[in-house]
Order: sequence, then structure tokens, then C-alpha cells
Amino acid sequence: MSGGCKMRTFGKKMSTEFYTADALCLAKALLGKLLVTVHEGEVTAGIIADTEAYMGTTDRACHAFGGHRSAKNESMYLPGGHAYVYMIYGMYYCVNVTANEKNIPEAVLIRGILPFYGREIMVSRRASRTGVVSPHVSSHIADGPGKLCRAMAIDRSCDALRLDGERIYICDAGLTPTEEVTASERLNIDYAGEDALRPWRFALSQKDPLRRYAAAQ
DNA sequence: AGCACGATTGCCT
DNA sequence: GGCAATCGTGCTT
Repeated sequence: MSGGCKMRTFGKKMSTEFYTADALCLAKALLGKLLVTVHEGEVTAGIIADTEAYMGTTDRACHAFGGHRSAKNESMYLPGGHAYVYMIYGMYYCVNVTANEKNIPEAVLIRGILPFYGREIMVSRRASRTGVVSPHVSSHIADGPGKLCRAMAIDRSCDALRLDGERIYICDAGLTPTEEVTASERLNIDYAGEDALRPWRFALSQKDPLRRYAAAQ
């Protein structure tokens, strides 16, 4: 503990037990929780609003399908409550929350967050690529897996980190929704055959009170 | 060594 | 709606 440093807090970090659920349950349970990152002293936080479950070795859409294991996806085999971060298309990162027990490679992709704290920092990070902040960008700061990672400064250095640490963590800010959650098919996994049809994407609906609350921030 | 491709995004027509 | 960007990984030569 370093003395004298006043750190913004948002709520109680989720317990290890919270993450021992399977990815399907965890994908729903994560909605409404707060994802927080601290990068170079800058704090950003977002309400998790869109998730997808990846159900391990039997799920053709999962990076661990068939027991596949490599340096890239090794963190999927960690116990629940760790970050699995990978690069996609050579230019974006996606962040997942590992689920279940050690050596059961299930994970939940965070597909979207509602900016809750540090919104201007998120906007500036998203604009850094072109140097221009268009009105369109400012209303779509973190509504995609690649976008939220850029907005919250999440990259491969976050891979395998526990989600109750200092660099990146998830906590309960008392905003957990109890209804208005939609289930639908996961996106961009056509290669997964019949598994592409499973309704394993979960999102807070437009009518969710939480969304209206966040929009008013 | 070579090459196809991806749990995406943004810009173009 | 189409498509290029861009690179680590994994599979083929």
C-alpha cells in the first residue's frame, strides 16, 4: 500500500467464487458489472452491457475447440477470473473473462461497455488513430470488442492478469440489472457451423433502466 | 519459408 | 453493402 495516494473506487471487486460459474452463466452475470482499467495513472470504467459465452473444447467457435492449446490461448486454461486478451485482424484486441475451473477453457468475450468514468479519456484514445473525434465516434466509444479495448487501454500486456488486481478489474457497483436482457446469436463465427446458431450472446436491452442511467451520466 | 485467415473496424461507393 | 488494413498464429510445402 503506497501512502497518500487517493484512488477512486467503484465498488467491491468480484470474488473468486463469482467466476467459477460456467461461461454461459457468467456471460449473463457480468452484465451490469463494472470493468475498470488503470493505465499510466488514467482510470476508466465501463458498465458491461454486451457479452458472448465461449463454451470450451466442444464449442466450435471457441479458441480452445478440440482442446487446442498454445501460447496464444494459454490463459483460457487459467481458473475463472483471469483476462484472456488476444489480437484480432492484426490491429485490434479483444478481452475475455475466463470462467469455470482451472483447465476448463471457457471464457466470456466482453463485446460492449457503457462509458461510466473517464469518458473523455476513452474518446481521446479512440481518436488517436486519426486525430479526429467525429460525432459518430463519440456516440460509439466502446460498443464493440476492439473499440472497448482501445478506449480502455487493454492490450496483450493484460493477458493472463487476475481480474481483482490494480491494472484491470471487475467490480459490483450496485447497478446489476434484474431484467431486460436479450439473448441472440454470436457474431462473426460462421466457421462454427451449428454452434453459430446458439443464442450465447447477451446484452442489456435498449429499455434497460441501467442503459438510461448510464446515458444520463 | 510461404500463405491463408481471423470472436473487427472504418472508410468507400 | 463492399472491402481494405495489418500481423500473429497455424497449417502446408
